[in-house]
Amino acid sequence: MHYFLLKTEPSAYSIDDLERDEVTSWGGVRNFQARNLMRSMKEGDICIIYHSSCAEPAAVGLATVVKEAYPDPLQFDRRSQYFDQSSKITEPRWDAVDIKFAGRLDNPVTIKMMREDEDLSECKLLAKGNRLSVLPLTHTEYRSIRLLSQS
DNA sequence: GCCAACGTTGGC
DNA sequence: GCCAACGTTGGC
Repeated sequence: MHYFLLKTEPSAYSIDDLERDEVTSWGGVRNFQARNLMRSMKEGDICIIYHSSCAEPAAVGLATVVKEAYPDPLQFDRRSQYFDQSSKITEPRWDAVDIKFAGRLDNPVTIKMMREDEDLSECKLLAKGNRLSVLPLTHTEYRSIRLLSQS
């Protein structure tokens, strides 16, 4: 069992959207490091959904991986903002996974709360200059975020 | 809106 | 393979 954090801009796709859709294709990730992390995801792995670039950046919900990495269809869709001209059908560059809504956190866990928590001091989300939209969490980090959401 | 940090591109 | 230029991310 592995844990991940997935960033999303709520103005583009929020936890409300995920709750409504229940299952969604998590695509549009255009960073090799993030892609490689997605390729490592296994069915049943747990993801924390995080709202970024918004009024209150925070972890807000949970999801589970229900389908492992497959070629992201958006890379071949000319009308999509995620279209990638240099990606070939025979050799796709980008992957998506399917995730399923698994609940909201009792309370949002803001980035400020996370910065104040010692157990999260090594969390990649908080690292200087971090820009990864998919990042791994240790079990301890996952548990700490869950605990913070209950306070 | 600012700006630091980072990844990618492309000329050489 | 280097590195400057550029675009993007994302907290503040």
